[in-house]
Amino acid sequence: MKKKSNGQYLESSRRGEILVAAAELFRAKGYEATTIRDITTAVGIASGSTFCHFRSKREILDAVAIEGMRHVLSGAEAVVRRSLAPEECLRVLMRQHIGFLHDPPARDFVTVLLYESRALSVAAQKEVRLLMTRYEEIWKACLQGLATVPVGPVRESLLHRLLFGALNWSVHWYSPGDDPPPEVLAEELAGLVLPAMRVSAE
Amino acid sequence: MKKKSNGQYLESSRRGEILVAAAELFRAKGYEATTIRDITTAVGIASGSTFCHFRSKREILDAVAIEGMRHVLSGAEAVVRRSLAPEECLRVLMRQHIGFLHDPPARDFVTVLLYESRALSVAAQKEVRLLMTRYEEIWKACLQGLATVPVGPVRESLLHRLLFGALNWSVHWYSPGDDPPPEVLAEELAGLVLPAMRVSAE
DNA sequence: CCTACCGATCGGTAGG
DNA sequence: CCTACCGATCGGTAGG
Repeated sequence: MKKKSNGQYLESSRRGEILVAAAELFRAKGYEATTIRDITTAVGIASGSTFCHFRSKREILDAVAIEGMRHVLSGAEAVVRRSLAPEECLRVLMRQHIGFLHDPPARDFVTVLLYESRALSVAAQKEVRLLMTRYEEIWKACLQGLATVPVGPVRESLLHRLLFGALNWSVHWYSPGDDPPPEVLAEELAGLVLPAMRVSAE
Repeated sequence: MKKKSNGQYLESSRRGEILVAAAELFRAKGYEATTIRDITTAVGIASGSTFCHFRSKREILDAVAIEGMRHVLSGAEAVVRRSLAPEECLRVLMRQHIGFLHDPPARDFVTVLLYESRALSVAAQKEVRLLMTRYEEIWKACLQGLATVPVGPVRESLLHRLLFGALNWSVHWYSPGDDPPPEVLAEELAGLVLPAMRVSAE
């Protein structure tokens, strides 16, 4: 479940309801193709009422993306606190990342964050990038711990980007019915990466 | 260079000029955020003149995406004709795929194809999917040839999707100045996949 | 291929 | 939070 930092569910406030409806629509139709009227119809209020809670349509997008990125980062930070062995850490991070992409309601926020970042305000882009860097650092540390010989900085920053890509692309093809469950997906990617790390360590 | 099937350059016809300008704008701003007037200003004609060549804005998008997918497929088919050894085949396919994503002017067409497919007409979606399947078959055959024991159908169709993701995601971060050249990118991903294939074959 | 134009719809506002 | 509304801009058309 998605929470705000104050511990209340997003759905419990009108502002939160708008965010949840907007995230779902932005994911399904795209930011530009979604109108204020689409969102307010879903929530059940008049279109003008949007601007009691947000100054502009873009401000809704900014809030959705930042909320999504905070959710992702706090999940990864919880993994770090468990102090897992590197292999287990990577598996858990991957498993969780797939969940961020596919489990509602978080997936709406995260998918919008990934695929509409171009439309964010400059300030929101900066904020998201800041949180994203912290998320990436967690992955990098995990991958460093995995190699028995140190991995060069170029190769390291390339590796986590390739992994992110492999996972993030799944939003374009993954269907929960036909495709293997998240655990299998994570295991498959782990099976690809772990042998390669062992080879590079020889 | 991008060619039409009749051998003429796209830029040599007014219709082609519109396609090239539209592809560049769709890639940079997104389909919905790009206006007919953006496109015609870039080409240097009046906005109404668009409809001498296309019935609607969507028809431009359809043409851009199909042109992009045809370019990708014909490139891969040329690789197949070279009858390379599986390892070399994979490296060449990856190297070429990165080129499709990053070398102008093809990258505009291909990126739009990847990230605006939601906005395509139903007919164009079908056409693109048909060509895409043929492209995927080429990758699958190459990957099958790579394994010394047969790879299961689930694992096989997962593997090529993970590879596509790793490559396609690069449009979100790759910068030709700062990041390693396409050859290194392809080599890095090959270094990830090839050891895993060997392990799975043991 | 251009000029001139149009109906629809958009994000956003004023006043209550 | 609603009603009533507006200026701007959009994709697309008619006629030449």
